[in-house]
Parts: sequence; C-alpha cells; structure tokens
Amino acid sequence: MVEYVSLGIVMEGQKSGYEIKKIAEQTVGLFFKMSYGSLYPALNRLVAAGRLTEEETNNSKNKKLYAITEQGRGHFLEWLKEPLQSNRREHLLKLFFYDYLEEEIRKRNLQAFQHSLQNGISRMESLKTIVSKELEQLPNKDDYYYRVSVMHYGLQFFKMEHAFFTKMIDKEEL
Amino acid sequence: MVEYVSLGIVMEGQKSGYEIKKIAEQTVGLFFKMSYGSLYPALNRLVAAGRLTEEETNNSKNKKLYAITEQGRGHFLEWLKEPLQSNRREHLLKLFFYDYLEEEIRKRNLQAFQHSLQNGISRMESLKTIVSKELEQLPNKDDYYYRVSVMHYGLQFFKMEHAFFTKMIDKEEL
DNA sequence: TCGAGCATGTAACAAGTTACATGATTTC
DNA sequence: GAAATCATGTAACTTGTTACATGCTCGA
Repeated sequence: MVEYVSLGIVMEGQKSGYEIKKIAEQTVGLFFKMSYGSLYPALNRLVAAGRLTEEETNNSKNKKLYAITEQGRGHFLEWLKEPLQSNRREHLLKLFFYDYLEEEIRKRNLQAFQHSLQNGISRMESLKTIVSKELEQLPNKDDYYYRVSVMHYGLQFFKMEHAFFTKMIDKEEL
Repeated sequence: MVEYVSLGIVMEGQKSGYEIKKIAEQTVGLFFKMSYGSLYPALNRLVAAGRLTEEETNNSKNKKLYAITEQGRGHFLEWLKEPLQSNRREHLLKLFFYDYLEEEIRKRNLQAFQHSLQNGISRMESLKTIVSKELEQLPNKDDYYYRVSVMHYGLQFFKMEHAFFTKMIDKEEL
C-alpha cells in the first residue's frame, strides 16, 4: 500500500520522502497512516524496481528527490484500474487518485462497487429481519443490545457509502 | 486483536478454535477477519498466559475446548474498559462486546468517543470551506473532483458514526 | 464412496510500527 | 541560541496472511 500511495503522490511531480509523508497526512491521512520506517524502505524498493528515479540534491541536508518513471506510471495505473475493494479502505485510497483514471474504467469500477454495496445492504437487511425475530423470542433481549448494534452499524455504513458513491457516479456537486 | 476477540467470544462459554472462528465470521466478520494461521497460535499463547484453559475432548477428532479463566476475564474486561479508538475499527469490535461492560464506564466511553467524532466533523467542515475557496480560484477544478471527494467522504463517515453513536448512548430502538 | 464440513496446526512470507540514531536549517 | 521543522535511515519487533499438511465424520 505504501508503495502505491508513494507512486500516486509522485505522479504530481518530483518529491522528497519527507514531502510525500506530509502530503499523505494532509490528504488521505484520515484513513491511511505511513511511518518513515515503512516509507523510506519502500522508496528504495521502488527505485530498485525502476519505478522511481532518485536525484541527490547536494544541499547538505541529504535531501533526495524522487520522480516517477514511465514504468512506474504504468504500474501505478494498472493498480488504479483494478476493481475497487473495501479491503483496508483501499477503495478510498484509489478514489483519491481517480482523477488519473480514464472515465470509462472509472465509471465501470464505480458502478461495480456500487453493486457490491447494494448487495451488502440487501444481505444486512435480511439478516436484520431474521435477528429481530429471534430476539423477540428472548425474555432478556436488552442484554444483547450492543451485540446486535454492530449489525445495524454495518447497514448504516453500507448505506452511507452507497449514497456517497451514487454522487461519485453522477459526478454531482459535493 | 485476535486474542481479545477470542477471549470475548469464549466469555459466552466453552468453545473450540473452529467454533470461535465461525462465530467471529458470522458476527464481526464484516470488519474483522481472522485466519487459522493467527487464531490457533493466539489460543496457545492465551493458554500459556493463563487466560484460557484447554480441555482435550477425546472424540478422536482432536477437538479442544477453550474456557476463560478469572484472569482471562479480567484481562478482557480491562481491554474493554479502555477508551474507544477508531484505529483499525477496534471501536466496533469493542462495541460488539459492550453488553459485558458496566453501564457507567460504557456511557463515559461512548460519550468521549462521541466528542472525538464531533471534533472530527468540525475539523472536516472547516477544511471543506478552505478547500472550496481554493478550488474556486482554479480554472480546472473538475480535474480535482475525486481528490477532493475523499474529504467529503470523511465528513459523511463522521456524521454517520455520530448519528449511530447518538443512538447507542440513548439506547434507542435500533 | 465421495464431498462437505469439522478440526488443528506450522512455516514462510508480508507489511507495517516503534524506537533509536543522526544531523542540517530555519524561525523566533 | 534554543526549539521547531526538515531530512533520512535502520533494527527489532508485531501482527497477520497464505499455503501447506493432516486427518476425522456425517450425510446424500
């Protein structure tokens, strides 16, 4: 993940590791944290793989500037094209870079994800009905309030994402 | 995390590793995955630490039943008492077990979390104003649609959680 | 009898965090 | 001249996943 985010940020132009981290914090920081301990090794791997170039700036502060290569750009866009998946909020990370993606693929992926959300909503709704019935049979249903609440959370979550992605697809004013 | 979830599930009564995994999938599976590769070693660690007891059932299927000890119960409840944090959705995991927590601490923690959410909403709202103004200055603001969208996602997310936790605090019908 | 489900486990690997280590530059 | 910020890096550790390995039991 660190590698893709780094590539994505460098897509904008030459950056130092330090700058990459700052940008990540200020933009996707809400759902993605990167530490120097993972960033710097990642940058070195990306250089070794030919996806970034490293330029030493001889300003005595040991600052290095990273730029993306054609290969790196391709690699990043391949990743960006892949279907959106909710795993570890990767879908939000991808969404942040979605301006770089062609409209056609973008729309296809957004709609596919939207369908999976609709699916989730349906599944949660039937589960809710079943659980509610089972709960009615119990004399002490108050003892399961929080246990059951996480199911409701799931439903709210899916609905929120669904509403949000509907806006994305229609490119509504946010 | 696996350790706490395992303890939490065994709080209900004796279970095998296999059962623990199944229960986890069916309940908190939406936001928490556990693999056997992490579960079985975790159970052995918990036994070694005296938090679970292991009972061999000689049913030739090599099934083992785990039960929680007093120490394990205490350890689990200590964890549960700690302030709710959004990190890796730990707050949802805790919420699932919140029926085990005393009302006083529960209410205090829920309210504290609620305040942090309110804080998040405020921060996102001011950020939104600033970014909107900056965006108006640009001729090509459409090129930043998705980049900016994740900020709106953050706001929606906080609002959804806020609404949900309001219900939790008031113990409203879900 | 065959496949699904029950049942446990390990070893190699992946990804990231935390703490430590170092030093320059800018700002007050 | 002290503190904040810029700037990079490593080593040990944490936590978990994936793939593999093994075998029982029950129902169609």
